[in-house]
Amino acid sequence: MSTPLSIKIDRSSPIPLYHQVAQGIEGAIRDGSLASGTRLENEIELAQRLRLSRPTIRKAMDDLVQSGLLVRKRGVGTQVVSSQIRRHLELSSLNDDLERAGKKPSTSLLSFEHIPAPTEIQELLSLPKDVSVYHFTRLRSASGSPLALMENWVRDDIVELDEKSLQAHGLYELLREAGVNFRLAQQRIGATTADDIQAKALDTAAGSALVTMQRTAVDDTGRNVETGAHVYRADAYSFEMTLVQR
Amino acid sequence: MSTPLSIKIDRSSPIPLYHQVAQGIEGAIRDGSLASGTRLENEIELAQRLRLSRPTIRKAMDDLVQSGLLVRKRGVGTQVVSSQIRRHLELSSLNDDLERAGKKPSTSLLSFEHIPAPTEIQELLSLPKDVSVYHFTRLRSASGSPLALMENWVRDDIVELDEKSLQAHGLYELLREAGVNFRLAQQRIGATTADDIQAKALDTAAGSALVTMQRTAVDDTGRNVETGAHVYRADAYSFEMTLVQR
DNA sequence: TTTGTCCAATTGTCCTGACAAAAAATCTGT
DNA sequence: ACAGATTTTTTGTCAGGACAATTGGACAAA
Repeated sequence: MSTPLSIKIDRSSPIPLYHQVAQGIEGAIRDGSLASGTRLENEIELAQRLRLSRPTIRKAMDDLVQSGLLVRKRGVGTQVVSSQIRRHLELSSLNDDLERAGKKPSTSLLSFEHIPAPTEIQELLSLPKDVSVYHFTRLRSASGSPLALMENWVRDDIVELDEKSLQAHGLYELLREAGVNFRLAQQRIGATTADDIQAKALDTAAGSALVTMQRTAVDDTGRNVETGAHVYRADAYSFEMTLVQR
Repeated sequence: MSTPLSIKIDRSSPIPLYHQVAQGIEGAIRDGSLASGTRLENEIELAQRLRLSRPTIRKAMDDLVQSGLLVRKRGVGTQVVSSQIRRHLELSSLNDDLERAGKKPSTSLLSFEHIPAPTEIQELLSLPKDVSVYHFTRLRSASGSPLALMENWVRDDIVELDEKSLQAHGLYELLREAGVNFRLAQQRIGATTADDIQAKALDTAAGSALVTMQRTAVDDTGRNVETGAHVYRADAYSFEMTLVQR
């Protein structure tokens, strides 16, 4: 049942060929021209048709298998699994998420200080002794209603932060602009009930459910750049993800 | 700074060479002989020393980069990021998790029925009209104290379930034994507060915080095998994961 | 009808080789 | 001593080929 699948390859483009292929296939899946369950052309045929080598095709498919869009089976072929995969829970900020979702995020800075790292934070960030941290709390709202209360610590030897920029921009945005390339993050999601202070800030009742999230983010040089503890109104936010068996 | 790194390769083993390499490196990282931040031998040298080709080495390293153990940088080399990565939030059951953690999970079956699928479930599982489902709720305890309340729906055309086997075994265990190969799952994590029934079952106070999780699992043939809604005592459970930037 | 065997299709693994691109280290001219 | 250019090191991308392993179907035998 091999579907034709027309993909344009631009050999003069700086973006790698395998990635062009992956994008092409992903696009076809997302816009519905490759329905869930469809079997793809086999690798060799596709390679010949696009005038690419089989390893290149395989690399493209590998990536899509990783992200859960395709399933391969030896002796059988490659199938589209689902067209409704939410992209793997990414290393993104709440700000990014909201903007993508078309909401209008706004932030108010509740506190800001530049202090020597408390021992707990020093350990979490594996800080050298002479490095201090920025410590601040922010309230993030979407379309006017409060959504999250965020407390963060950021080491001060990477970027200079001040009240003004934090009001206007997302933290991850600022860090990326400063040349930080995030590589991975350790994250823990749980639940709690709102205490009086949290309830007031989030405009909800004391005792209402909150989603908690702690995260420590690492950049490409291995430094722990940032750690934070966030709470979200449970009625307004939840974490979605797609798990892929490897 | 290339560390020697001794890895044994067994060419007669059925396990792929690249995987042997990956296991070797991962082992060295986890047992501390490759400390965080260490730079590895470069690919070509390692390939020559192990008498393997560079693509094989690269494939091994790719996998480790994916799981967040290594970071590569063109012109620089490959570094160990962290030795304390929790393996990527896996497609595992609570039962598996607890057994790995050395707890003694026990399950009590609170209800069990074999019914035509409600339309909502029928949609979630993309069921054909003639397929019914098993619907059951279980209470999972660890080391004696109640931990999670789990409600599940399983299509009935894959495996035959009954009360006895669900008492004795984990759901995923049963499904895997029936030949189901899970490939991916869509998951949503949030929070809520305990109502009277939940509180009683979980031996906690009404209004206390609970972590909620909904999951739909897909097997390698693209079938949605199972969907469920679980709640966990927030003081006893949270979700940990490592996010990797790709 | 059932069981077993073989064959074709397809992905999985592994190899060799080549050049490109980025980063770091080194050299050179001032 | 410094700035800029050059070289070296290292990973990234791509090609082509070979054989192995698994699956599913067709066919033959019981």
